[in-house]
Amino acid sequence: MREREAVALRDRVIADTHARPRQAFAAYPLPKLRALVAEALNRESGQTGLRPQLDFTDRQKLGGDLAIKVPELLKQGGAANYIKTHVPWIVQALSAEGFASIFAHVEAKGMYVNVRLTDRFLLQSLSSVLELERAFGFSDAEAARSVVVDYSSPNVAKQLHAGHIRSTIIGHVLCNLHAAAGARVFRVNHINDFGGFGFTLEGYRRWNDTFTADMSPNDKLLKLYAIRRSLERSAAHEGPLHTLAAEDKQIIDEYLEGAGSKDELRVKYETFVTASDGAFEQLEAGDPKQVAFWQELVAFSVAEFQKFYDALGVTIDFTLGESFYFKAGNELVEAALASGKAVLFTKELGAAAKARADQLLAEKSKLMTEPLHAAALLQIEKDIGAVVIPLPNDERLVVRRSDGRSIYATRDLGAIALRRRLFNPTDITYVVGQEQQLHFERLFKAAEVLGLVKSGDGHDLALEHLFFGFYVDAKTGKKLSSREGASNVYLLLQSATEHFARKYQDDPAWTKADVDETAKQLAVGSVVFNDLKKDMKGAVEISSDDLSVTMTAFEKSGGAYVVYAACRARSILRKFQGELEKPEALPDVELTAEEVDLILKLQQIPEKIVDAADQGNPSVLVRHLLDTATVYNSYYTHSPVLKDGDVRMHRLLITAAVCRALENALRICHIECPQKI
RNA sequence: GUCCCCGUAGCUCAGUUGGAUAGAGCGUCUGCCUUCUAAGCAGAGGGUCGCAGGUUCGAGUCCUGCCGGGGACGCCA
Repeated sequence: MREREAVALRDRVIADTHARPRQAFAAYPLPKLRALVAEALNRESGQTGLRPQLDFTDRQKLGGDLAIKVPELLKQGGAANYIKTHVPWIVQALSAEGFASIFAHVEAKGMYVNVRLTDRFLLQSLSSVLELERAFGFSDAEAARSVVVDYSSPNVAKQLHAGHIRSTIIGHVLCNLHAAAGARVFRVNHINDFGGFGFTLEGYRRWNDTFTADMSPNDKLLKLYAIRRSLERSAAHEGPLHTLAAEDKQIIDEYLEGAGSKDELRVKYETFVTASDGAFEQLEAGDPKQVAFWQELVAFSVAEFQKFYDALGVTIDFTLGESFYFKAGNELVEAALASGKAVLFTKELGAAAKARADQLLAEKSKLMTEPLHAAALLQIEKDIGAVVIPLPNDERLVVRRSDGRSIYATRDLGAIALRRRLFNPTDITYVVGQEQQLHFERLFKAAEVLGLVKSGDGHDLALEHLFFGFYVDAKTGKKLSSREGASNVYLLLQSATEHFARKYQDDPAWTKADVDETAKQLAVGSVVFNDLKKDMKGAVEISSDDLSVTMTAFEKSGGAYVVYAACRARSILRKFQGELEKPEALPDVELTAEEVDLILKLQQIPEKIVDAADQGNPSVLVRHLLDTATVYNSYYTHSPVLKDGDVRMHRLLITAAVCRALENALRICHIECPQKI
């Protein structure tokens, strides 16, 4: 993608944002209630800074729906004092006339003021769900934010590995959450189409002719990568040639003809590396032949990634490779060199850094122990000759190799600068595995040093690395290797689809098209759900040899459970076929504890969406949906909805609200509800 | 060695940012399909919140130190 296209797409994304349905967050029933309570307590106490806390409680267990306390007052004089001097007037204030239509009962219990909501308030709140329809859950809470989310980010000419898959799912849903919360969202796929590419260019030139005709372009790229890694291993191998692994030996015979000894191998390998570096230099310099060739190779890989995105149904608006940013990165380095913020790390600077390390060691500083000192010296030695940005704490970030070429840090800095210019964001969030924490920590510090972002409280752009745990092998608990990762998830999607299809294919009530559609929705849904339901920092287990183990894990994960609840609600409404009445037209009846619980669960959804977006943690919403489904599944078995009686329409309205709320929220989580399951 | 993540029921995880008697799902056991889809419902059992100190009226939650599991520590990305 070129800059001009990116600008046009950006403008389209902004226009789409403005066209989105959006409900004022403060107009939802619960935020409105919180504001009312806060206002009343501040007025009563003559203060302004009180932010009363409203916690949901179990009516059957504690007698109320909400427990209210005021942390600010509680901290002032401790619990005993709070109960004696504050609780009584809080009870008074909340029992006032103005709250009569909202609170049916106000009662002090220890440090809490427990309130029970009126049935009228609860029933009326259903209209926020029913009238907003597809817009329920959406709000303007983050309207002032403009968020760039960097996710998926695969490497061209390599397999999509497990980390990219989690990044893709989590990043995509995080974008949905921010969008639902009212932010401008720019979905960016930062593909690595530059680093290590010299090998690919040179390898393709050398060995393309030796590949068989049935290999797809992408197969060839993967093969080149395999050859390169194998040669790398062989060249670094300590013993003589015949002690190499058979597959590495075979690669040498096939691709480095005449390398009969270890020394010959090293020479030939070095020649290959030098030629590769040369090819990369030409590419960086903009050599038209190399650039055209490179573009062709990148296109092969990107087409392959697209297959995976299609299978998952995920969209990423801006596919911008490192190549898009590298000029900006180089310009940044030049400017930094001119201003002195970046320096050529000379022998003299190295000696000075060593002296500081020695001094810290002599002072027995906690920051510099014996092994740390040794590592620091080694690193100083390595960095001599490169261009670095000095960071606080005697750290350095290398931004240009000693041979003058850029590295990923250069391009990542360029990316920040360019994204600022292009998107003017308030946040850039990187959804990348935890193994890159150190890199991002240093990158963000360097961005501050360069003045790309303002540091401290007045910061104008929040850079955040949102990391997640790995897919790990269910048996060993170890990180899945790159090769296993992608093929596993492909297989998993495929076998999950077959698994779900098997449940319906023999049923005459199902057409083939219905079976396929439903099976795919359930398969994608369960993979996604399994990834999202836990806090993302933990590892997700996957079984590498027995997919049925992983499949059952998905069955148990609860995705189907939530979808089932929504389907049942929809099915009941289908059967009803009549007109729903308005909540205000319903006669007064006493709501059951389950109904109260359920209605309050629905009303929390808009807040949970905002919380999940703000915390960068989709599981906040997913778990709430699981809770909601639990209550509804229990509800319709105990309270037959379509049974004739006074409460039939009440139950129908609750069912309609559940259906709508779950569908909307699940869609934000990238889970579609089939018509029936 | 240094830094980061994790440690809560047999297993997988919550625990609303320091507050009520620590909660779910799965698994186990026991019931429920002439009544809107049993991918469901009801019930039982299951706990030294890794260990040891500390702060606090109050700690699973905050601080310090240990123990165990995983990860990072490249002029790769």
